Amino acid sequence: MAYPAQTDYPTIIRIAQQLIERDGVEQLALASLASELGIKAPSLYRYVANKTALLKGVVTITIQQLFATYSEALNTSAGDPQNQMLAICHAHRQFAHDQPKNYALAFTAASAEQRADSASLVEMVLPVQAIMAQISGQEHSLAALRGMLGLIHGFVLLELNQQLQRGGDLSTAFDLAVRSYLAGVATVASS
Amino acid sequence: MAYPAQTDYPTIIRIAQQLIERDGVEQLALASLASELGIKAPSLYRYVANKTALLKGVVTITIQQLFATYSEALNTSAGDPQNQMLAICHAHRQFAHDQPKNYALAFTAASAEQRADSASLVEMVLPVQAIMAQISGQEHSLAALRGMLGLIHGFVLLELNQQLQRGGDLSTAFDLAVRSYLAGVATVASS
DNA sequence: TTTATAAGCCTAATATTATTAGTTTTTGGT
DNA sequence: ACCAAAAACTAATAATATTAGGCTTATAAA
Repeated sequence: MAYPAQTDYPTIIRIAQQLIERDGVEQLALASLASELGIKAPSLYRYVANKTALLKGVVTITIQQLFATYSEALNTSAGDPQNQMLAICHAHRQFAHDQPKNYALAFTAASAEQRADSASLVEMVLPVQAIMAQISGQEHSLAALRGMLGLIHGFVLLELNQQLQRGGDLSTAFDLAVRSYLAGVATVASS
Repeated sequence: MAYPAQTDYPTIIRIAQQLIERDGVEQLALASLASELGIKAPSLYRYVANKTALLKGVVTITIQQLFATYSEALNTSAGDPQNQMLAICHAHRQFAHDQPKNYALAFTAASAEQRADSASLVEMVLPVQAIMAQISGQEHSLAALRGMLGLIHGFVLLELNQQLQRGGDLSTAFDLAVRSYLAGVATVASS
C-alpha cells in the first residue's frame, strides 16, 4: 500500500463520542475533531461520507454500549423476573447519566438519519421482553415492554434536561415509579 | 411614529412554529422565515436577539399550547381522578402527535437555552399533581407524578422517533401502560 | 536499486447561513 | 414642506461543511 494512515474509522468515532460528551453535539466541528486526530477536516471524508454519517456512527456505538450494560445487568442480577427488570432499568438510567449527551443524541437527534435504527433496538430489548412476559403474561408483553421503556426513557430525559427541578430524591422517585409500573402491569394483565 | 412595521414578534414566532412543523427545525433558515414574512433576514434582529432566542420563543408558545390542552382536558373530563388523569395523558399524547416537531423541540432541543424552562412546566403540572395526590396519596404525589410524566413523555418520544416499530396498536399499548401505572401507584403507595 | 502507483493527506476554493455595520426609505408630527 | 426616527435594506464578516485538485510517501514490481 502507501502512506500509513494516521487514523481509522473506529478511532474517529471514539474521539467524536468523547468530544460530544465533553462539549455537546452542537460544538462538534469537523475541524476540531480532525485537529484532535492530528489531521485536517477534509481528510475525514476519506472515512465518513459526511457529518450526518459520522454522527450516526457515534449513535451506533452508543447503542452498542447500552446494549452491553443490558447484558451485564441480566447476567449479574438474581433470578426473580421483577429483580431482573429492576436491574435493567437502573442500568439503563445509570448509562444515561454516565453519557448524557450521547444518550440524548442516540435517541432524540433531530434528523432521523442520526438516530438509532430500530433493528438494533429490537435486538437489544428482546431479552427484556422475555422477562416482561414472566411479569405481564405473554399476551401483553409487548405493550407492557413499551410502557416500561417509555417510562425509563422519559424519566431519564426529563432528568437530564433539568425538567424535574422541584427537589426530592430522583433515584428514589425512579425506583418507586418503576416498581409501581411493574406492580400495575402484573395486576392489570391478570384482570 | 414612522414606517409601519411589516411584522411583529407574535407573528414571527407563529410563522416560525409553522415552518418548523412543516420542514423541521434544521431546515429553518432565517432567510426563509424572513421571506415568508415579506422582509429580509437582518430585519428579524429588530425583534429577536438571535436564532436561539427565536427558537426559545417558539418553545414557549408550544408549552403554552400544551398547557391549554391540559386545562381543556381537566375541564371536560369526569370527576373520577383516575379518569381525569387518563384524559390528561391522552391529551398530552394527542398534542405531541399534532405537532411532533415542535413537541420534540420544546422538550429535547440540544441546547438548554432552547428548551422549555422549568418554571412554566411546574405551573402546568401543579393541577395534575393535585389529581395524582388523590390516587397515590400526598406523600408520594411528586414522585408518582414524575413517573407518570416520564411514562407519557417517553412513550410519545419513542413513537415519534419511530422506535416502536414492531406492530400492534400503539394507542392501546399507551392506554394499557398508563392504566397499569396508575393501578400500581395506587397499590404501592398504600403499602 | 530504481520507479510507478496509489493511498492518504493537504491547501485552496465554494456554498450556506447567522450575524453585524452602515445606509436608505418611509411617514407622522411640526 | 421638512425633520426625526422607526424600520427596513444592502453589503460585509465569520463560521463551517463540503468539493476539487494536487502533493507526499511507502510499497511493490522491474
